[in-house]
Amino acid sequence: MEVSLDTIDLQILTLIQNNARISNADLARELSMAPSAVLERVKKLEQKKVITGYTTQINPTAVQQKLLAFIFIRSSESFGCGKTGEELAKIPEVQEVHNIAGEDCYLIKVRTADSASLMHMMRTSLRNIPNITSTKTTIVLETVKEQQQIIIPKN
Amino acid sequence: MEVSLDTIDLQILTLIQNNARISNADLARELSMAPSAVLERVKKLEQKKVITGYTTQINPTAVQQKLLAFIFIRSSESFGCGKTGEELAKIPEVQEVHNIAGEDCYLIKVRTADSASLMHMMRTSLRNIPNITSTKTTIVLETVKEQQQIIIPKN
DNA sequence: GCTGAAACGAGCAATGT
DNA sequence: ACATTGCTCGTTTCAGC
Repeated sequence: MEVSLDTIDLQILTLIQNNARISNADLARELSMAPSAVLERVKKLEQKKVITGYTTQINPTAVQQKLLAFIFIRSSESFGCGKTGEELAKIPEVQEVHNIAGEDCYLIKVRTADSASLMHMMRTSLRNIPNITSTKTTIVLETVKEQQQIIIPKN
Repeated sequence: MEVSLDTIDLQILTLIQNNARISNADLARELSMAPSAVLERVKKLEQKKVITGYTTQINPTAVQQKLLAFIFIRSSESFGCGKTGEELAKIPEVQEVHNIAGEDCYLIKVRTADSASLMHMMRTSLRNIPNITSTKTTIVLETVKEQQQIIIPKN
């Protein structure tokens, strides 16, 4: 779907991206517009799927999710068939599934409580997915930065 | 900092994680509590840094950020010195910086408009960081899943 | 730490330009 | 596509338990 965003839309996205709980009234004040006009734009951005959701960032260690890992996965599935990727996406511990260029087929990002639960996930969820020929796991020792904010152009 | 979360806190986190814009009144209804009590808990979760922010998920292609890449970076810095990681974290296109186990030192996640702007970032921002000895770039062809939601325990 | 009340402000839809 | 209006409902503070 084609979307065209003007300067005001981009300003809204910039503000709302860094604080999803900003009130519509505050948004309107920042933009010097009537609240109703801003609300209309936000609703349209949601409809156009420019805004895909509002998420609360939670400290993983506070909820016992202390291990982060990236796993490269090779699959013997025919090129273009995304069946393996879809199966990987169903696993709750898997936050991201990317189809990548190069020898490996998929790169996934996984968050679990500890290394034991990572092993458990690999032995159960991954084992049941056909066509997976090999995996290469990279354990994260420390995360220096982790934000999902995107660079939004000025206009 | 040590934190202890009870069942109600975990319920709040589960609800608010998937919809950061949920009203305090709706939260209270779901939990069968008074709005003021829920507000008090949310404020404390923010203070305790269990909640670290509220983010709006934006479709990257709508704002011309069509390229996603992961880059493995080797550094000659002495072990435990995080200077390189801090420098990488300053680059706006870099969404994530992880210190990883194994031969490579860092894994970063980068989002740019296209391959040309990725090359430009590498030639400018990366070049200026001392101690980087090599980089290995993995281009994402297609993203099947990308969520930051964490698994929150039941109690 | 939760409830209930009360003041204040925001949400949201209708209407007009 | 934006501004104004007005009713409704949510937010937030405070007293009391």
